[in-house]
Amino acid sequence: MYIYNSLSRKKEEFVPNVPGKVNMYTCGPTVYHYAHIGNLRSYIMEDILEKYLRYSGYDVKRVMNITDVGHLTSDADEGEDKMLKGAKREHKTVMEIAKFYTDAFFADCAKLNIKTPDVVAPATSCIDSFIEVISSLLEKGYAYEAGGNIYFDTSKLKQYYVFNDFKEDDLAVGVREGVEADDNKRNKADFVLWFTKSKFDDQELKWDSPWGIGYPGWHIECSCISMKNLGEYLDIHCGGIDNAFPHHTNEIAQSEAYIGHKWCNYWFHVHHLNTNSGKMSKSSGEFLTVSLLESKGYDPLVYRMFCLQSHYRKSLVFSYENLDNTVTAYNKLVAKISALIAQNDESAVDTESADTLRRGFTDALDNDLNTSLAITALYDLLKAKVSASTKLSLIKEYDAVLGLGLIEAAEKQLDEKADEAKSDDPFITEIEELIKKRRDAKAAKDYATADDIRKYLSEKGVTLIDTPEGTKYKID
RNA sequence: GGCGACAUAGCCAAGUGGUAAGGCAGAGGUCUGCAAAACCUUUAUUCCCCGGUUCAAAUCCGGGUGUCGCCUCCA
Repeated sequence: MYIYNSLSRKKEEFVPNVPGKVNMYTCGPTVYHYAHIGNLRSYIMEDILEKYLRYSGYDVKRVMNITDVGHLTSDADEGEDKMLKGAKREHKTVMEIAKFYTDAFFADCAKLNIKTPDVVAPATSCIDSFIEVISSLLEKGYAYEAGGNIYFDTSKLKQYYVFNDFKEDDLAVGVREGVEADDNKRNKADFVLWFTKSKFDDQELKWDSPWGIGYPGWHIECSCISMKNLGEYLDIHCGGIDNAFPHHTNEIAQSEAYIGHKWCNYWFHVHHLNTNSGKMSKSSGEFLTVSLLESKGYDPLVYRMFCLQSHYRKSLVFSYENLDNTVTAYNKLVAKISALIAQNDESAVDTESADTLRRGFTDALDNDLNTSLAITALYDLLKAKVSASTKLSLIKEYDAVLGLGLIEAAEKQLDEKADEAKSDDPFITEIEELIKKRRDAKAAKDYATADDIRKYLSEKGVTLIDTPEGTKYKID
């Protein structure tokens, strides 16, 4: 398998540290609000990566952190802590808020068929290990104390800027509104490992440390949680592209300074979901969540398919028009699969043809996780001249990676039809009687009555479908 | 200002040197009393622009233009 590595800016053949095993780390959510569908795009694509690695036979261990230490200010909520602001907004304690949104995050993931990582670690559960790593960095001379805070000294590294060819002088400090230069720093790029003094006085979550009561910097949690659970050699680190600098750059700096050798071999960055006006964010524009999509009648798995139709290293523009496009495509796929299941083909799977067809799917994903082509492979499979049993067997296989719930949706569709047929619901009885009446009217060439019946049912959301085996109907 | 990614039909999108996949929408057809559904056919002389390399370029090189992202706490 080839994947694009942000470290080398090239597609590289994936070779894990230990043959057959993959250690994978993902930057998890900050739990002060619902995740928006842009956040979830990253998790969907990372989920595909994980599932494809497993499909390819790797033993994967994946770890994710939960950022529940509340010291993040957002662009819009200047000078006030995001978690605190959330707590005030909802009259809850900070930890209640964190718990609530952590649960909400995994509920959204479940709806999108995103597997929960093997280890999920809240930052607040790992304070001891943060302190241990920071102490070691101080001992080794990679960190210094200034103004009550502990900073990482980026000038001590041979190469600090790993993802970009930044020059320190070019960094524009305070580009973002509400961010001011910190005079305690020796170098522009230095970052805080531990705060005891900050502009946020009403910080609720604080811990004792050798440097005073305070709280950890933003970057240390990912390094520590990863190393604690996955050791000193990491295969793949995932995250959104916006985190490449400074977050991931700083993770590498502190982790490698601490362990004294290369830490992670492959960096997998997912590009953004944009709206017509640019990057989707929590503070501007319509706040698009899974629940919002559901309330508008969209199946979350349609959004998953929407993401899969594009490549993870391309920015993707969200619009309802494009999502509607995917709704149609998804429904057609499911209808085709229902038809396959309805054939009840119990013949043996044609393994030779299956091997050939499967190659189209694996070639696509082996090439830097080309999900768009993988979907095409699914269409090719449906069109292929092989038995229904062969098709269904492969669809099941593909969907273990794609996670579109295709078989389940198709079976559900068939079950619903069967239930309707058996139902003694008066509405169903009425429909069936009208269909009989219409059939008689058609036989008598009384098309006016036949069309009136169809129109009447159509207004009630029932679509009639004439087939050689008789008239069927669909309720919206 | 610096750094990076991307630019392919009405829309989404594949393609990484050999003559433009696939999906949605549209058009035509088969079927049908008419529809719907399904199925079949069809839709880019051309890949942001200008040069260059090559027998051959959407693909490689140089120069523009545009969009998006990052530059200390947004995935």
